[in-house]
Amino acid sequence: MKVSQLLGERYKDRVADIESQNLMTRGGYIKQVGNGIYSLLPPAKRIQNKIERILREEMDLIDGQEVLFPVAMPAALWQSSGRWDSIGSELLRFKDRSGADMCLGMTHEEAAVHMANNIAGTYQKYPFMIYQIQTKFRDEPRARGGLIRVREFTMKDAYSFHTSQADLEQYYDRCYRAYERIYARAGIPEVIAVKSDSGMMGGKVSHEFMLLTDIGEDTLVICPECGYRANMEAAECIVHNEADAVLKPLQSVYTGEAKTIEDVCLLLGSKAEKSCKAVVYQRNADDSFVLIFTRGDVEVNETKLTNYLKAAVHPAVDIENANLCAGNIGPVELSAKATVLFDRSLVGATNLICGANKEACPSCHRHSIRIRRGIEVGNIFQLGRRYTEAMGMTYDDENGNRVNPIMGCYGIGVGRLMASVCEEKHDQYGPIWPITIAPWEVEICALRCDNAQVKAEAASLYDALTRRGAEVLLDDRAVSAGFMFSDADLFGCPVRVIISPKTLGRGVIELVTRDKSLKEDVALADAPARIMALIQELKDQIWAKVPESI
RNA sequence: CGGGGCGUAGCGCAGUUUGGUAGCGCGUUUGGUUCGGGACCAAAAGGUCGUGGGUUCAAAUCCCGUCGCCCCGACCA
Repeated sequence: MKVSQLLGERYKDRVADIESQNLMTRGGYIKQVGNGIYSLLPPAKRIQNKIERILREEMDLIDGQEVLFPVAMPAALWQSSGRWDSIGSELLRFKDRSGADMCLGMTHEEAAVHMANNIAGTYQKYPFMIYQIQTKFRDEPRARGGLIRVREFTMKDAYSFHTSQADLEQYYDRCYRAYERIYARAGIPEVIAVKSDSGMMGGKVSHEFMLLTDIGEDTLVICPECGYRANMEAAECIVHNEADAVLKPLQSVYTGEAKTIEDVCLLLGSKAEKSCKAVVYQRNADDSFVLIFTRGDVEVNETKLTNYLKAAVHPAVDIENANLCAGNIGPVELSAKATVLFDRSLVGATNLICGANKEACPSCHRHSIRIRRGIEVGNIFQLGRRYTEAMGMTYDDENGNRVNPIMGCYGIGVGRLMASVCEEKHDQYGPIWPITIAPWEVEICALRCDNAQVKAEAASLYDALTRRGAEVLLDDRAVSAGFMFSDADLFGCPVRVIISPKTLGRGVIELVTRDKSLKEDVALADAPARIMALIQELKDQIWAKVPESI
């Protein structure tokens, strides 16, 4: 692909606070059509295709069979499970021309059971798993963050059917491992699994796969001592803990390294950084502190805040013995282990920061709990018989009895995964795509393309690499070096080749990686082989972190 | 669904308080000079000011309705 022909333009100016949204908009990956509704431009569609390919390979590896369910479904199907009535307005409903109730699929348990019903009537067919990659629509009350939370999105959803709980659990573990492989192959092996709340899906056991990041929408409870990890929504034990009094009303939590107030403001929300004022309660004994801060335009009622803190009784903070160092303050160094709890319901945009971690782990009871934010990039559920019972799906077991099969379901949002990788892998100039999902593996920057020799050598290298199977983007525009490099940073291709009159004068091309870990000159004649070797090297680095399949 | 904000050129914005027939930056087109981190000069194109109605000699500007988008909550696989 030549940049001169590529559809889409790049923008210099910042457009959003969330970095993946900012970079993917600026880089010409996504364009908003409506609230929570986006079109994907060629670079994003290429990334999505690659993610989908990984998903298909991994689902096939655990014996999945790809199918396709409908987007629009009759109400009767959803009534058969009872969810037509139990789900709220996030299920988009409408009437067809005959006046019949219809809805757009937001998840496909009903469709999966409908498909499997009557074609798996004997125990000999079990277990099996069917999956699809398809558009979902969920009429979210509030979309935000580019592709992080949208109303229409592409999702891989899988449904497994079993004849025993033990069989389901065994398959659940295989799928759990497949998910670990998927995130590792997509370049974010950092994703962790946490216990989750099953919500409207029903069922008992479920896990969410989380990418830890400060912009995440979920609050996680993590114990580094014993490995306990759970979504705050599902951390039932902690509810009975002393800390509950504080944790419950606090909506958002941030734990981080040493930060100034300005840093924290930036993390909390964008516009606070310039006009922030704060009230600090400091305990001299152990350096812990409570810090309330607000946007500059919010009036702070110190009496009210003090009373609130006394009422909230955070076990880590002894307000009675704390000093009030009030006023408008400048940058304040927070301690390296500060947990930041902030509460928007208090006084307008007021936030509460506490300077210690003293909550007890619900599992090992040590006072080691960490609170982190995460983006949910996938989830898996053990559903049980909730749907097969409601919809009357049965099979004949070994004894000739009619029994309802047991189900599991497994989802990954493709666009959210793409945005999450961008969120995790970027610098100030643009995304740094892992080579396994990069829109192109190599970008050739042909500086001074008006120079005939540059043009010819670039075209020749492009052909040589393409013939060897590489995915190559060639920037053949007659633009300045800075302009071209800035665009290249936004494309985020892991390997970059620079050809210019300068390099050709030395008989070389310049080879660099997007993450700046490598920069070398390569003789023209050796270039194709060296570049292909580098591509393989980068792929091997990704694969080194992929666990074995089970 | 509550609270706040915003719709003016492809993008980002000013102009609205005090009505007078639309402007700036970036981008785009053309010509010239530049050339390794978003170059410079010159010329040019591009907008029924979200939309419907009202007031007025005159509306981007004032009034009423309506649609859309953003942020903060509520909610949420």
